[in-house]
Amino acid sequence: MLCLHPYCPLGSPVSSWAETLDRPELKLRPGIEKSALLSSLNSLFGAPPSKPAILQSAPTTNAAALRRLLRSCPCLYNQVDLAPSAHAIVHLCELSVGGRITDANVVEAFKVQHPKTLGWAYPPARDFQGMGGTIMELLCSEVLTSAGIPAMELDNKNWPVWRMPGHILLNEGKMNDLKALGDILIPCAPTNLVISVKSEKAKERLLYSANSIEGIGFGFFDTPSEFWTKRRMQLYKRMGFSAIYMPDTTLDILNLKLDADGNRQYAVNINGTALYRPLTQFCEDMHNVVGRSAFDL
DNA sequence: GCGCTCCCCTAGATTCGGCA
DNA sequence: TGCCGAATCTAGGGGAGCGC
Repeated sequence: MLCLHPYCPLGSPVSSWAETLDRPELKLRPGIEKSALLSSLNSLFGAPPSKPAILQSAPTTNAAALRRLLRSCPCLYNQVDLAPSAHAIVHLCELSVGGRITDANVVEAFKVQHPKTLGWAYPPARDFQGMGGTIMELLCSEVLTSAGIPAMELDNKNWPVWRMPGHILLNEGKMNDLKALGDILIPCAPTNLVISVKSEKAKERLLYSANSIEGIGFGFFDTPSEFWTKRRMQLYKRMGFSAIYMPDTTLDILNLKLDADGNRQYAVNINGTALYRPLTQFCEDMHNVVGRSAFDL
């Protein structure tokens, strides 16, 4: 995730706060306000994130400018006395795992921000106040981006600018109207794939999130019993799921139970391939189908 | 006890009108 | 034109309850 904090531990395309404030996405008017903000940033935030977090006051009282600054510099949530955004949580997870989030380390990244573990290298200054689901969606989006399938940009009317390979976040911009269908859209033929992202519990929400459109489940599921009944597998397929990705530990227990009960034959999707798969296989599978045939999933 | 469904609460996102 | 704040809408998490 791009961070314009000049002291971001993962590296930054800018070397000073002056360069950060010159970036067009900050939309700052030249003049007194910009000068004051630069002065404040240089005096209060002239160092990298730290552990424990530092609780400085916000560098500006202009809420809109502050919002854009924090969005562009998520490292600041380690240094400003404000509740972090979901984007910031994902970036701080990146800092904790020491690099970009991939399908190989996304479970580790998930655990970093989990309330029971909290393995921050650079903790947020305040607790996250929002919905955990947004963090899960952004973790999945980061995995795709790291695999060369980035999120599509929004145009000035908030519609996604289609490009391939790429993915669309269904909770941003005008596509938010379609959020009921899922969380992330992967362009595919003959029908697009819709990813439904969940945290640790699938419950009935995952089941009914597919809406009979070809769907993919992506989650940090920790309860294999939610997946191992014959009826549940039949329902997942009937609702349109082609694959459900989960942590290795959960999948191992699930597969042992399926074998013990003689139910392996039900854990196969409409294409004749595995319905349940490890998260570490996610990127390879998405590469195989993005912009191509969903029948190869 | 297990599997499943329903419901409430919370908080983010969006919209809209007023204002500088 | 851009910003701000209030109102409204919406989805997800968590837990309660039901049937077997």
